[in-house]
Amino acid sequence: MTTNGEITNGPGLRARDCTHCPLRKIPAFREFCDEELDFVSRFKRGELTVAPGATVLTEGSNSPHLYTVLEGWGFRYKTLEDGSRQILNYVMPGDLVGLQSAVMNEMQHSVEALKPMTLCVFDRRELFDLYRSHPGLAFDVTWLAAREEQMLDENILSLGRRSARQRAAYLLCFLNDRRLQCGLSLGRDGALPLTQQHVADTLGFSLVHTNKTLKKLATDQLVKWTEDGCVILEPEKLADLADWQGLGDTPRPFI
Amino acid sequence: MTTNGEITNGPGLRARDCTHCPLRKIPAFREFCDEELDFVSRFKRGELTVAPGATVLTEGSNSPHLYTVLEGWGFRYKTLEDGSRQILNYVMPGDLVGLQSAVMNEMQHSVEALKPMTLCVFDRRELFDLYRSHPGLAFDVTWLAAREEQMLDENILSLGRRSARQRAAYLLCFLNDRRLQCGLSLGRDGALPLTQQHVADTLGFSLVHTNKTLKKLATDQLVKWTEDGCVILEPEKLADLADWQGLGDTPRPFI
DNA sequence: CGTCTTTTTGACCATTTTCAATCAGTGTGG
DNA sequence: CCACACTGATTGAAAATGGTCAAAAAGACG
Repeated sequence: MTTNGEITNGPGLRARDCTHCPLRKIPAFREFCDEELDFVSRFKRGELTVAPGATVLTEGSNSPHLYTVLEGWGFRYKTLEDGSRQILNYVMPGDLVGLQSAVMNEMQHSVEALKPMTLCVFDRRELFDLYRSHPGLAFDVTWLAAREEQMLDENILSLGRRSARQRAAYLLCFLNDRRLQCGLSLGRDGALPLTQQHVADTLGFSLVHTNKTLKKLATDQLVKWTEDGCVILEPEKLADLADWQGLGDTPRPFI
Repeated sequence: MTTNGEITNGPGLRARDCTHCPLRKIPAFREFCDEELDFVSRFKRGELTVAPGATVLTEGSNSPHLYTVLEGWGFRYKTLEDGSRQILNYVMPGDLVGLQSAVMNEMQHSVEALKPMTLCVFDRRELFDLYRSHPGLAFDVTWLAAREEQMLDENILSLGRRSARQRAAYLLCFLNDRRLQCGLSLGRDGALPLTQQHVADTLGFSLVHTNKTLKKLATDQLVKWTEDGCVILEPEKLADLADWQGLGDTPRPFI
């Protein structure tokens, strides 16, 4: 459950070249100029692969690395003394992981993989070089931080003001929209590979109450629960139910 | 209630020179080098003063400005279709306001003043110049964004996993610590000038339940409610109750 | 076939909301 | 000075929402 992944950068397991980065093909992401691409390639130290359920980063640690998600997905969470876990947000391809520890001193949350993840590894000590030599990329890092802030704001609105049904609806179509945007491959039927425990830990509800809420959404044919996780049947109706506007469609940067 | 403030930059109402910025005297803030100070001085367009209850920025708007809080305090919030309001976080001296609209396209939340506020006004179109010419300051902007993210994470943990009593305790000592750190002047007895409605809108509770929760904290001599707002009597006991570690003490940047 | 994880259900209890007043303090106009 | 309106704090009672406990069902897997 808590085994860390492995950084591959040997001659045999050569990390992918940024020129052929699969994210560059996805329309939602903005293009690099050649020079930037070149810099990021040199900035990249290797790749980290993490198995489902394994920890990418731990609260309280002081990682020397900064990551970008290349494949797979995971979640950020915090735990309270009594052991209860709160999921803060999910991370998907193109998202930065570990910016807090890179900019400030230490991680205040943990990150765990939901599906097999591949992350590009950067050395956090070189982040300042990036700021010095590539203001455009530095701006992009800030852009990503501002976007994360926006998502957290929306999550707080949800936790504070939406009913159980609305909250679940919001979460599911939010995740669905995000995974569509970043071209994330999912389970067989396009299911979000979550357990109801994950949903409960995100929404701030007990597992039992979460189950009853999801069951109602399933009875109303808005979602379906399969072995692979949650299948979204009616994204528009869910968005409507939750009073949610959807993600913006401005092309987003990534590093 | 929704009247905007006024930007003062005439010869009579000359905006303060950054050299004499009162924030520079506060130990929690990091020092500028001369050249940075010089740049920020030129970057600054003027000052905005806002009366309590007035709106600084509105959700959905596309402000041409980016601000730093110089004096006073306010809060960021979002509203749902049904009119319910969720306070996302509070802004105090040294905090950036409007970064989202400066970096992305439009504000996804509103900002309102709690006490008379003064904000330094910057032109958001020049933010990229800052990134180009002053990587150190650019890094500081990212630092501030990461710090906001950290605060939001903690707030989400609170909303999702803390009991009413813990949540209230957390909020009050969080605000108390922040105002001490940034040297914010408060009401007569050092009261946080909040109404219970503000607390309710932050914690995600109804006003009635918030009142009952706060009343119990008052009965236990942990806080006191006065005409000026909330006086914190036992910050340590509150932090203990909420299982909260306090703010870090690394010197923080500001622009 | 047993073991494990995850979903599902029912019964009962605790928390929180809503509704409906009341109370206390402030400020205003007469 | 007092009546009046207004804002914010306080209270009680009923109703709704969500949590806890305990157990069963349903798949997944070796």
